[in-house]
Amino acid sequence: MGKTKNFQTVKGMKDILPDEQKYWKYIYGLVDNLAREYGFSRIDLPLVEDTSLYSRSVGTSSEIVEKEMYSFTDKGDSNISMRPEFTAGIVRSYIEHGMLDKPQPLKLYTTGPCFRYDRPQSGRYRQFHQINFEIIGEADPITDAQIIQIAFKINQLVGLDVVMQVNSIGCKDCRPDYEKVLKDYLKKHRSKLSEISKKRFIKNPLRILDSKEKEDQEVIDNAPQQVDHLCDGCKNHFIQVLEYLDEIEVPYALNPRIVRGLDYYSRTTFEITPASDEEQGRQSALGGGGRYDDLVELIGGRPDTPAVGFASGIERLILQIKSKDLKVPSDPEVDVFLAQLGIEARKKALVLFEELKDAGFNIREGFSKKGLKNQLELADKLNAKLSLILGQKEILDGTIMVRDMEGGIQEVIDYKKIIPELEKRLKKVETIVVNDKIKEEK
RNA sequence: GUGCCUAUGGUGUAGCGGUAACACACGGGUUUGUGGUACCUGUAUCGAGGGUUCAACUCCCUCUAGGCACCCCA
Repeated sequence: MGKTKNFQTVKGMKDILPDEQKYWKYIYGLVDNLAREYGFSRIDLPLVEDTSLYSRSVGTSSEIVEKEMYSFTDKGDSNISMRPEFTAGIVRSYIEHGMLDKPQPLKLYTTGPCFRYDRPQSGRYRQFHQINFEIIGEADPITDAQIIQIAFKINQLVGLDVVMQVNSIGCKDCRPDYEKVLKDYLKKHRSKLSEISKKRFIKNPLRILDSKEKEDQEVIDNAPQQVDHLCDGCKNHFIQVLEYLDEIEVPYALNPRIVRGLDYYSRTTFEITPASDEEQGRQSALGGGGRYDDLVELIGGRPDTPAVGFASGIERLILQIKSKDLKVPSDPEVDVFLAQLGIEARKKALVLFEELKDAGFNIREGFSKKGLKNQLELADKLNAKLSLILGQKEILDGTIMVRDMEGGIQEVIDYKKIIPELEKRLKKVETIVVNDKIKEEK
């Protein structure tokens, strides 16, 4: 006997097993609902794009493009990459299909897998799933507020206590001024910075604000803040965003350290973090986003096409749901289990199954099983409320046996009256279940 | 990319230098008509390779895989 290779998921990839599906179904359902309520249309994009789309938008200095992309050359010598995020693709699609001739702003959303070649750990996979909302073609701060609101709502609806960390990083007019002020400040305190931050100083000093190195904290805390160096336009914009957020009661905290790792952001930036203190500090961002007024032009669209958006990580959302022991709706309970005995009964059961399914019962069967014992065992495992038993005897008599799985009481009824009988019995059971509170699942 | 930890049947664990135990799950049967609450039974070359030893699952090394934290981000 030769030894065969044991296959397993590729590093950083995860199977979403049947037991996990309820979380995904729940979240997708909730997102679709929100999208409909707030007027977002779904868009689905290819998993791959031109590599240059990402290097131009996300930015070559960002970690994502620098070392985390799944890039390869295809057989036609095109350089393509698995999408590491959605925004660039959505904007590409917006431009490619001339969506600017649609009523603006255009509200789009999508969900699906993204890929980043990173070292996996808790809540971080190489293939992970994002929820993504974008509003393109509107600069008004009320759209920022609405995007932040929806990002918040997703978390609120699943029962998570989150705070939106918001900031403004200015625009291409006022950011250079701030960067200069910041650089001057950092230069003075350079000796106190961590090694990593010293490197960041050369590449992208803004990111030092995002540093979690212990040595850096003091310097960061006393650093000049972007919000104090915004131009009038950016300042007004930011103030209005905050006012709108107050109005719709979205809990937020001003956080000058939210600078984001993608290059295309301008003005508003935000991250979603759990409200409790212990979870605040570390890599617990449930999502993030912001305004990107220059991106459309940057990748070849019409100049001055403003936009805002956010992305949320589904795996992290589910991780939170589980750690907080929050309930998600589970699959509908099994109403009826259909057991059969003998060749004739089998054939008849096949037909009966169709009828009952069409009548709307949630029904399971034991067609492939032989003994009644095995079938009732299955019925028990499936948690069926009732079992129907159809055997040789019942067929001859034109009857069928109904067994209440909870009490174990069974009764022979007229075969023709199955549907009304089942309805009657299930209704009784249902009221008990309702009073007995909704069944929870882990 | 850096650091630490782990590796025994499907799952969760036990074990000792002398060739593996338990629970659950799953499959089959005891009864060709009765489950949750009987009984029997099946399923592991102890991650891979090498070394120490009379002897290794148990000690050492290498590799591989997984996990966690950092970095970064979702």
